[in-house]
Amino acid sequence: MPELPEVETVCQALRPVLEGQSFLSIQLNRSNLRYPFPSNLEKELASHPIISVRRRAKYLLIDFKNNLTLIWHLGMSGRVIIENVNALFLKPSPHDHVVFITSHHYKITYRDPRRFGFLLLSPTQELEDLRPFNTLGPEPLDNSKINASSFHNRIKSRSTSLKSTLLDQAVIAGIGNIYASEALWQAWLSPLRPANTLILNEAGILLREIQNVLNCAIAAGGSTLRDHFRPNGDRGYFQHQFKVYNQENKLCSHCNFFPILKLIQNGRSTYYCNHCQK
DNA sequence: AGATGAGCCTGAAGGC
DNA sequence: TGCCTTCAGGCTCATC
Repeated sequence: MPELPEVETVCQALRPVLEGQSFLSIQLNRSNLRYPFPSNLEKELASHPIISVRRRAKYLLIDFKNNLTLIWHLGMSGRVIIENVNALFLKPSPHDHVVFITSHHYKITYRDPRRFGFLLLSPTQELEDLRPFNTLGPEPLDNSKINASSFHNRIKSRSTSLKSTLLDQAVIAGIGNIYASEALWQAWLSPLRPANTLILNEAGILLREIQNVLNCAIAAGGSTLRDHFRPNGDRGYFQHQFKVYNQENKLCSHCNFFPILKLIQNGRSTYYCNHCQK
């Protein structure tokens, strides 16, 4: 499910709930998700104050005062639910794999039907040396980490398609299948075009449109196709603003003449307008 | 270097 | 209604 905007939405909801607090208990309802859960998770983290909740690419990072960081990836179908223990509103599910209870009586549930997500633990200082963090590209929304020129430099040696390039987390971090198609449409660039054919100006336009589409999606609480819900139970609503994703055969809303096409690149669906995107 | 396919899983949707 | 197939927001590994 979650690309950068959805993870950011979850991060922004968790931050005020968790920062300055601690976990009273961490209940694991199975032994693993994609990977086995860290051993002694509760022992390592319970009662230790949480310093910060942040996001890197599609990863949630929770830093504890004892110099450990909980790495939390939501996989394809992961969902975080925040409830006050005195006002529970969602029915429990067989896919509620982890339940955190905080020191001020909040219940944080991690629900993930497909179980592609995972929790890992790392010393905070060593995080940057750990895969995949040691190979991740820059954050697209951090202007101190990326600009038109540096983005152009990162893609100008790539002979593969623009769509594949945007999905490569080592080139730029956090973009997934939805927002790659949407950003390329907004920039009038074909997903099939080799990345190394972009001139500086075009790379700048693409970066600007990546930032626009991600910022709009964050403001809308992300996109809810089926699995993504905000931690308070609301849906995101950016899916109503999709210009190409899931819009196969509808008329392109720019030229209003040619239909949106769908093709498979690297095993993933790509949507685009063959007339407007060059 | 890049493309492709498989694998990790469940569940929704569509075809018959 | 029910069975079957296909597909889905991510990531990693093996192979060509």
